Amino acid sequence: MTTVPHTENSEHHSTLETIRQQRIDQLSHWEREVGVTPYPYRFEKTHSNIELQTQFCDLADGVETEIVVRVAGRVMAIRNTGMFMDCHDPSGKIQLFSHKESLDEACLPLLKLFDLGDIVGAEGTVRRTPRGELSVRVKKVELLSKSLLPLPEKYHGLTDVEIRYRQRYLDLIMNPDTRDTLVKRSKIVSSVRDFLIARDFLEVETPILQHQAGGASAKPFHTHHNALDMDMVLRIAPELYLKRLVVGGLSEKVFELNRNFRNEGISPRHNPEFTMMEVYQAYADYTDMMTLTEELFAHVAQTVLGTTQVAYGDTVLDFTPPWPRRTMAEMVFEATGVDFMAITNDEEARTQGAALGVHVRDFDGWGHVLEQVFEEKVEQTLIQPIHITDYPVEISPLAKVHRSNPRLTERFETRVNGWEVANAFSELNNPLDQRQRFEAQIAERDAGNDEAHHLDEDYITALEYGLPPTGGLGVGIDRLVMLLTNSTNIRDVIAFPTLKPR
RNA sequence: GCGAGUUUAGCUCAGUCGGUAGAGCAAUCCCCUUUUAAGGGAUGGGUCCAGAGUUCGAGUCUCUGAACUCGCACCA
Repeated sequence: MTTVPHTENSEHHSTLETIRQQRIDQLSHWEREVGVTPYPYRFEKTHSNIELQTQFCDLADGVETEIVVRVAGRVMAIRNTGMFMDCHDPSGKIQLFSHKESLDEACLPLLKLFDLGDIVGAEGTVRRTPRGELSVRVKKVELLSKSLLPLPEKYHGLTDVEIRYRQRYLDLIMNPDTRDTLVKRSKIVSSVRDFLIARDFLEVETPILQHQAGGASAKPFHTHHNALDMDMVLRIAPELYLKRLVVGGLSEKVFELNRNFRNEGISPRHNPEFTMMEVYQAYADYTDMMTLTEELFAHVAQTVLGTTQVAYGDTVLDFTPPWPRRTMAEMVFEATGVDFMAITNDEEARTQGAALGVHVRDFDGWGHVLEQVFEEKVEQTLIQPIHITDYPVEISPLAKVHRSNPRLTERFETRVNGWEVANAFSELNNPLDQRQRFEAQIAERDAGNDEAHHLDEDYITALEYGLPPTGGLGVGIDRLVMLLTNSTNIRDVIAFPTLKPR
């Protein structure tokens, strides 16, 4: 839609192409008649726009200073044939006031040549207009980069969501909210990292290209290494590699901010590549991970937003620790009246699940049914932060059996706004048990569950050398950013979300 | 993958019953030197998402396809 068409043989130029050609033709004018290049190399900038606005916030209306500054940015509005230009940089706006009596004569012809979208640099003195607009009284102005293509309309801006995603640079130029969200994302990631490093966690990197996808239940993307003539997959989780590092004693506390790839559906809450943060802490269990989760979220919200009471849609999410901790079975019992802990065989579980109107597959055992009932009957009601604990063994092949009930594991998922935002366990470190769990996964795969885990022999070998008791936690960073930026679509928190080609 | 919706100028959007394609902003030219969605005047700009069909005639009706949006399914 916004692709620039070729010019040859087109008698009827589109508006876009006409404008582009006019501006290309104009480039030689800049060099011939104005004597400047439209794409110079450097500009010495003394202030960002926010620095000027802050430094001169007390300057009274109508006051002229003698203070010389040099500013630069994109022209977003032109009034009175260039006498007034709004110059935007990432920090904000400053008005350039180029009066013919104070502008260098050599610069005067430039005013008629500037277009909306051009990047300009200006030198002049700071003043505030009688109507209160902080401005630079321009003495010299120069073109720093010529914009050949017209910007979207100034008042309504760019609202077409498809163009906003496909041409994010245009979205960023036109929509301050987009910039705010992505800047907040960066600050959130930084504060996650700062929080963990301050607690002596070591940041590490593990393979994205793997031979076998492990650490989660998901379909991977497949790729191929040419020189080795070897099929590979992109990771669906870094979990098994991070625990190998704990086995090796690289550190008792490790974390990775990791991009994962899952070959599944796209939705407002799912992007095929997404960012997670996983941490592992030796000698800790899942209760320690609950506390860590609460402290992490509270720290991030406080750092980025200045509060742990976060407005999201029509509600306020309260991240102030501590958060409720409830078992999955008791939440299901409260919602449905069915006590799954009293159900002792798979067939009865399937019968009860079906009776509740829940989708049940033939190979689903007690644990799968309990989880399914939870997801269909309970999950969407959990708005405020809550830890759902004690997941069934059969759906938690990497989590340690619960110390007080062999059907359950020491695992929790944190729910906020109905979404899973964290998943954590007391990590299974018994290699004999781990082998049996993998074998149960293989049986599930044979029974038709194509997202069951594979057996990873080297991972079991690592466990056989001894993994200390360890707590592990994964946090969905994209969803965390959504919650803290009041975003309803994951694409709004990812600069370049996955799209089909046009 | 399924269902519903959207797609018209660079952008934001109108387009009635099937009868010559519209506005604002942006662009070009002119006027205007204290504006801030600057203002006034004039001008240019269209593969109506693509393809097929019905019709004397299709932006409009039918079918097929595409991209996007929302929902469902899928989703440790």
